[in-house]
Amino acid sequence: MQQNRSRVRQQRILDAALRVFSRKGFRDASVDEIASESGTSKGGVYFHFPSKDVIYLQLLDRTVARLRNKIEAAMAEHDHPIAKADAALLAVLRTFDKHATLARFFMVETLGAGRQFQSRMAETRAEFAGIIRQHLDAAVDQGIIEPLDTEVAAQAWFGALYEVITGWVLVRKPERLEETYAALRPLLMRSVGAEEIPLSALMES
Amino acid sequence: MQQNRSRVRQQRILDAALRVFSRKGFRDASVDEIASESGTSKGGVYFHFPSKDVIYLQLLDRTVARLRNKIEAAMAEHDHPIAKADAALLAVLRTFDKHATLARFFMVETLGAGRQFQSRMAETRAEFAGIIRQHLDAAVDQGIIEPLDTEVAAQAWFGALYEVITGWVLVRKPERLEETYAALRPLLMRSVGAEEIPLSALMES
Amino acid sequence: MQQNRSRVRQQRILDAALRVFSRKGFRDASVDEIASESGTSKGGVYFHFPSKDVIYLQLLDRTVARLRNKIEAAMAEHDHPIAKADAALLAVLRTFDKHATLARFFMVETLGAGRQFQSRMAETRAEFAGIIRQHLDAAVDQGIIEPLDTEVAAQAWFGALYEVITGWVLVRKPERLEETYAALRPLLMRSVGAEEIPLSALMES
Amino acid sequence: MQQNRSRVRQQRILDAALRVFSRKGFRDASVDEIASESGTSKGGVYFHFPSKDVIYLQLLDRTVARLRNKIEAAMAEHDHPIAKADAALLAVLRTFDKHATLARFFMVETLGAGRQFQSRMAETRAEFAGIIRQHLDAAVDQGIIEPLDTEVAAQAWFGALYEVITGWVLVRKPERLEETYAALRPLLMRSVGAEEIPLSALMES
DNA sequence: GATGAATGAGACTTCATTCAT
DNA sequence: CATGAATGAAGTCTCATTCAT
Repeated sequence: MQQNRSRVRQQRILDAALRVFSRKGFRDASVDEIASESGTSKGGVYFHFPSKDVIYLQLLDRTVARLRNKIEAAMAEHDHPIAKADAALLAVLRTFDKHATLARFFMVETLGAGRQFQSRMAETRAEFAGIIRQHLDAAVDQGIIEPLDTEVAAQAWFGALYEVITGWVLVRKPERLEETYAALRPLLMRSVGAEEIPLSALMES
Repeated sequence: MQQNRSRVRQQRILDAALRVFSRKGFRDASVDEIASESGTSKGGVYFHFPSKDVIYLQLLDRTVARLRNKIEAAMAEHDHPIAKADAALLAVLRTFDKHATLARFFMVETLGAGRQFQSRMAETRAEFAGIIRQHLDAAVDQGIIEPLDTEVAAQAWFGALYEVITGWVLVRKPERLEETYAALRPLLMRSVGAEEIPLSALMES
Repeated sequence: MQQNRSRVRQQRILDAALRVFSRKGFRDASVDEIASESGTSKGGVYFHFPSKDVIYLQLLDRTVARLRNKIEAAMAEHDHPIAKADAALLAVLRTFDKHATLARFFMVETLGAGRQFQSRMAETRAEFAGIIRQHLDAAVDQGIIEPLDTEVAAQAWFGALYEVITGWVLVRKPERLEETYAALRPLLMRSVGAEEIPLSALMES
Repeated sequence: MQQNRSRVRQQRILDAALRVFSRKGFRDASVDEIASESGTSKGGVYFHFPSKDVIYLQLLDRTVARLRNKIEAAMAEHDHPIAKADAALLAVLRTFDKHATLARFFMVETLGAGRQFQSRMAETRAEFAGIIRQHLDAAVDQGIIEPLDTEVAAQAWFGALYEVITGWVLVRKPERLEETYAALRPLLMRSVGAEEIPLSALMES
């Protein structure tokens, strides 16, 4: 029970930290602000977390995990690689659509947050690119697309998506991020030579 | 003479600032460090620039201008839109290859540098995406590629390139950025349905 | 308890600040000095006060309040306007006699402390002059003195007193400020045409 | 000739300094601002004056000398002590009326300008009070007023005048400082027991 | 003589972190 | 467990003064 209460507190702090980091960026966010936004005191924050850096890191982990879960859950509902890709793309767009705070935190603030997070961020990028690559490889193995440098392709896909989302965060156009799907999908598909697959074929999977 | 001396000093400070910002990021870079790295005193820096922000902004401007010049010079040597795209891509890769410092500054540090630079950064992204888009539009007009949402396509191209470069900055793999060209080129071309143009045809332009 | 501790600290800081400001003047007093003189750290000072300006302002307020209290307490013991004036004059002289630091702070340093305090200082002067005027008006109403421009008279009284005190602060002559009373009293009284009231008459009130 | 040109430059700098000090106070006025306001460069200022303090001091001297001259010239036109006092009072009011900048500099900024000017300021006050006292003594000698503590009286006169002028500088009421004369004069006169002298008698002197 | 670049000490302020209560 | 007071290092910026040109 005690442990439970403690975990709730931690969650509250992390939630508050996400908002504050998203609003101000890592350096300009103060622990004081996180404390008051989470309804605790500065001492309280330091009771649950050893440092501001660790809060940021845990937030990053949590964000990545959630995102990965969303993506994997979405992909699990399909068998065909292309359908999986489609589902993942939509899942990502919808998640950020719903959680603009998360988008800003993850897309805009993290890269420049400080040297101490950069290797972690590189890992994260590699992880997501790795997921993409893995499925591109599968598609190649299954003969669905022609062989290609899946490493660079995965990076490019990730980058294209990243940029579209970042642009949306910064400029807030179009109103809903999901609206970019219609243009993004064929672009990505064609880029790996998978444009000819009809949607109908995917629906059956 | 005075003016010249002053301009030389300013350049020296900007050069030093680029290195320091690239090493530490905006927030973690101290004016003291910029001063000593440029062989001046803190007061000297503030004699030439009114604030740290302004140094950063001028550096951003200078970087963007240089990059745009490189790109435009490279494109000017070709007529065919695809050849132009090719040349621009190579120019970008080679520039960052030679100036890893510039790459880190521009790719990694700027986005999260602080709220005060975000609108400028959004403009910058829009500017580069705009250049790409303009040429994609031309290609569509000339019947070289099928009509498509060039806005999103341009964003995606920019993002793909951005990500590949960022990955290289963070992980330093492959050793030379230019090596990614071989995989990146067909990917981008195919994404807009321009894969069938043979290189030989372009060489003649 | 916490609140109490905090208040004690604030008092200590204000007391130290009074001494430092009195010694050095606003601009030449450093927060560092205030901190060490109050047995705290610089951060401690800034925990309790948001800025050096605010410390100064609070000190000004506190000083004005104390002075006004002394004056009003002294006047409350008498009914006759002239006796009130007498009592107030003595109260002021004695207060500054006991607290030369206060005198220096209030008389010498504040006027030129900076543009940001000037309107407040003007209010303060107006406030004290207002008290004097109010009682001069009462004296006129009661037929004790002939009608006159009480606004200018009040200002002149305040100025005369101010100058005598300032001179004492700067030159420390005579040794005790109260010694000026004997000369000041008839001067002020005569200036408003009240010289003929014998002290014996006042003592009875 | 050369010397002349130099003196003109010095005057220009002093004039500019007066304006700047009057606007900003001693500490907030920068040598740069004085330089640009006087149409010179910082180096130029330092060629003519060894330090900012010295500029201030010379300005103080110049101001005091001018004021004293005005006063003495005004008094020289009369023989009767009371008439002299009258003339001096008017001269002071009119001078500051015409030169509000001078008034602000002399009345408001100097006292708190810094420890380094305080002894000089004390001398200055003593000097003016001394002039007043000297004439009060003469008036006593000539049997025009009853004996009294002329030292305190002179201080009080000076203070009363100082305060009225300061109030005018800070609040700018009444519009013209000279308007305070009508109320100030009888007040001062009565304070030393000289109220019964009719103006007509003075006019003849 | 004059200019403006350069210096460097020092100011205020912020804030992550620690700790007594 | 929680609070809020306290610390102290670090940061940006100012400016009187000096000095090379």
